Amino acid sequence: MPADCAQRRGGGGCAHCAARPFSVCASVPDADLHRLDALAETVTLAPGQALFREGDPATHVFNVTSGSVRTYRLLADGRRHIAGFLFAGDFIGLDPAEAHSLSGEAIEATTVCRFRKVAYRALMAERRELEAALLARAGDELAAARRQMLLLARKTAIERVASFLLDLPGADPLRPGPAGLVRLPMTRSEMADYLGLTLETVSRTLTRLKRGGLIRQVSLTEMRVEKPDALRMLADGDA
Amino acid sequence: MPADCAQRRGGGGCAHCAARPFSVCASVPDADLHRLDALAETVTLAPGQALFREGDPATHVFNVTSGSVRTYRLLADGRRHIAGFLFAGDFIGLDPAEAHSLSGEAIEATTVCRFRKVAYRALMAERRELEAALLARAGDELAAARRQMLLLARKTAIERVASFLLDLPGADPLRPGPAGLVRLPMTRSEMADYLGLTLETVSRTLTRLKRGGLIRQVSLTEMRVEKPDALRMLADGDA
DNA sequence: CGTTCTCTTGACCAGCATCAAAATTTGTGG
DNA sequence: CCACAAATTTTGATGCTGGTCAAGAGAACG
Repeated sequence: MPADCAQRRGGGGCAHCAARPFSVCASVPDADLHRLDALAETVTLAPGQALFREGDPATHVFNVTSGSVRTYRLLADGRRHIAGFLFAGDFIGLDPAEAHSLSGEAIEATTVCRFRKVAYRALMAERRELEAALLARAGDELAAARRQMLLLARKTAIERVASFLLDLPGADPLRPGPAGLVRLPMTRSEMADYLGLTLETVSRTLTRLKRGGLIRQVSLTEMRVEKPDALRMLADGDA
Repeated sequence: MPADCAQRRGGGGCAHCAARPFSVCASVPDADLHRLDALAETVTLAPGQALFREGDPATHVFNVTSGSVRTYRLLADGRRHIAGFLFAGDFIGLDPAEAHSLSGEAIEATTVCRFRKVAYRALMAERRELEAALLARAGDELAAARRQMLLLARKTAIERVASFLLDLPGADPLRPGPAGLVRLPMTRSEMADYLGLTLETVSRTLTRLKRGGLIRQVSLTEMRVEKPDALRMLADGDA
């Protein structure tokens, strides 16, 4: 990571962080925020820029504060699997392994908050609410991973795309923005590598959903969910 | 769960537990084993018997001590996804959710060690090595889930089956039994529901691996890995 | 305003699913 | 221990979903 992308911030950063309400940092009480502030570095990433690479020593943990990140692995012959998309409030670094097992890159202009792992661990040992919050995150992530495995193992293309649209922040009332409006900052190819499909199938499937009136394309990167209940049924295989 | 399947054990159970060396209990020092013993109940399960069902309140955590367990979810139309197979030493209960998101059933004659969740949490708060061990488990499980997602999203049938054979305990030198001998207590249909295939494809693929001399069928439920390196290449897509 | 990248759509194809039946194993009762 | 019934596995024939290959239509960017 280029040195010019990370800088120590001025005081009071965490107190004004837009992502705090829905991040693990919410577990740190306001009175102790200076402890976080002392450890936090802000990293600014341009579209496509790498945050870490598979195999790199995992010296930091991260919190996404704005924009979006993709994490992925490649097979030897170039097949790609995108493990996840991360948005404001999402935490990276639950895996205690010494080396990153995934690469992480910004999809669009993105800022993340970075902490040295050793310092963060020390803070965790002291502020046990933070540790509890991370354990809860780990549980959530495990549950999400199981839903994704079910999707990949047993759902059809249209069920996968429907599930994907509903999983993105946009339906989530905690997050900013109008409900039902889903932003898709990633390419069709990235959706495909996340859903175990090809980009052509993703494109055709989105067209099918539009034709069926379940969603409406607002712009290339924005979809409006017109029939949330029908989409949910599809996603859950209750069709 | 029938009451007659769970009984408080006699003294010294944990000290003689065959699964302890490769379970989270290993993090509890011998001197404190009586604390575990005081909380542990042994549950004996017949083949096919349920340990817990999706939706049940998750009042306990479990450690498999012998035999094997399958965890799974169903879609509305009956499609099944097996989330995982659990063997001696494996822990169930990392997910902090109030209700089980999966069903768990014994595949064969199985024993598990059961703890009330609240009591276990209390022990965790006190014995932080145990908490650390569980966090490490959560990390491992997350890493395993990511490997499985890569498998389901991007690997071919033969790569999936090769990966599966190598993931089963049998190659693991920590576990008992001759290395390279893989026991398959689950049916072809269960393997299929775990690997995102059909039972016919699993059967055909095993036949292919046998024909290629990569594995040898010792019995219906046992395979010997004849060419571990070639199988590993296949599994990793380095073919 | 042209170059490039992404998305959409079409034609064709392949890997795996489905349907079907035979072979093998397992379980049960006599 | 054997014979029969049930379940599982294997193998074969055929089909379909989604992949591959290809071309054209928008967007994005310099």
